[in-house]
Amino acid sequence: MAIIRNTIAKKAVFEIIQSNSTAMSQTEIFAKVNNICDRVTVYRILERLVKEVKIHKIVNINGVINYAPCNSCEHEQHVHHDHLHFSCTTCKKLTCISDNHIELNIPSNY
Amino acid sequence: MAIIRNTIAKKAVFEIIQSNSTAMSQTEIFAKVNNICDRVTVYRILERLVKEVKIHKIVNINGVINYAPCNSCEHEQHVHHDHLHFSCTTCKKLTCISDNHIELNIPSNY
DNA sequence: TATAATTATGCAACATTGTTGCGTTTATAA
DNA sequence: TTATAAACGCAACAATGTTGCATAATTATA
Repeated sequence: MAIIRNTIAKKAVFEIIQSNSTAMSQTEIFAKVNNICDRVTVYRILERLVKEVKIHKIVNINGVINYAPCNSCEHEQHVHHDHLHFSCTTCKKLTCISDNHIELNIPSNY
Repeated sequence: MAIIRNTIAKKAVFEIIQSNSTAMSQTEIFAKVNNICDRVTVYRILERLVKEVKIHKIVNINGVINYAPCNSCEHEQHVHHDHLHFSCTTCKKLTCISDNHIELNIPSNY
């Protein structure tokens, strides 16, 4: 039964992610916190926010891990967790795409 | 007008990628070359093979860059370059999926 | 065949990104 | 206000990828 604390740094990180239109990497986020906290702390905060389902983790086209706010979670029903993201091939920015249901032929044995 | 050389190391790397059923990371490939060449050389070979369109680069669910053979290129028509890959959520392995055409609502301004 | 040109390699050093351990600080419940 | 667990900073490390430069290998050409 872990007690969740809402520290200054955590609030700042969450604010940054939420106020940005596209998903951000740890590096970008850290650049914006303006030395409120350590580099390691940002990693740990991101980890916690993901676990608390307040943000989610997306990998963009380069393999860089990005974080985006998890809007649907405010409704207390954790749907929409697997939706699509649009990744610009030049600027690499990630944008959420309205849900589409896609049918695929998944390889057997899975 | 660069002259393309087919060195022993390059052949070995290509062989490894082609003979594997799933896409492989640089680390996995390097582990298989058995010290035929340096770690850096593998990076450079992969870079060249991608440029020569003999293999392609895919990012898997963790953000790890993987390389897979580019089968369609043998037919001299570079289609099928954007097809889907199936990424196992547990073992992270990547497998090619038969082409599916998907329609998406791409964000405006792109 | 000998030599020049250029491609490919090895090695060392560096950069970036992410992780871990541990002692200290801070937030929260009582 | 105090005890306790959560969060933090710092240092050190690990993994992955990049760059510079001298050397080796291959190909062109004289």
